[in-house]
Amino acid sequence: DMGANTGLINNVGLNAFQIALEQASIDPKYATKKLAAIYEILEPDYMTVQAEGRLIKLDKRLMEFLMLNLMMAMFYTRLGENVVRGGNAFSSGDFVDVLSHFPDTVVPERRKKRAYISNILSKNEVTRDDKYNRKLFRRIKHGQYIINPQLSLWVEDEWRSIYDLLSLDLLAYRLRDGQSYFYVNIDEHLQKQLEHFRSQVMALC
DNA sequence: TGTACTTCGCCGCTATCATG
DNA sequence: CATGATAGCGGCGAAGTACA
Repeated sequence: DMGANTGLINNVGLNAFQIALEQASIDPKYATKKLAAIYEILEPDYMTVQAEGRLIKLDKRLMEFLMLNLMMAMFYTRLGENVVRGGNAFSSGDFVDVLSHFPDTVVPERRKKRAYISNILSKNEVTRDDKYNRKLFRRIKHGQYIINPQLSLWVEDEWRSIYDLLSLDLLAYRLRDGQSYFYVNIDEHLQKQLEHFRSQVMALC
């Protein structure tokens, strides 16, 4: 309300809108009670991305807009957990879980269904031959997606490569337990899972 | 400049097929 | 059998057109 620049990002590459989404993805109570009001204030009108040298404007009314923001918002928390527990990435189920707590005024019921979410993921997968493919996601195995490593975002007046913006090093470094942060005690096996994931992503950059 | 009508691009959505 | 992937129909609204 006082004219703060909502486009600025924190030290791990998330803007205010994405921080709100991060909180909502962790805390169902926040999602149902607080999200709607803050969403309206912080949601940008669009975001500008670049894939394969093509400029893409993602309008806020597109599901792709929300999905990309959610993927960024869930990067350190849910993606971290998924990687650590079983070497997976994002699947449609992650979105179904998180969106189920969002009020209908923010996300209409039809957009919370698995089939619809899966459709958006598949339609925007880099290798998909589709006229309106925005190349936002990359499938690493059946049903498992990450943000397209070739993607660049226009953030704070410059182009930032997505995995330069988001820190792979800090992935799963902190997970939340209720309201508080704690550092995961990562044993050797989990450390290997993380390393494998990091090198897999780096190889695609 | 207004308005009524047509065309067309852009997806939303789901039926259906595929996969593990 | 549950979940993921895909095709493509149909709706909507913006843009175009025609005429007053």
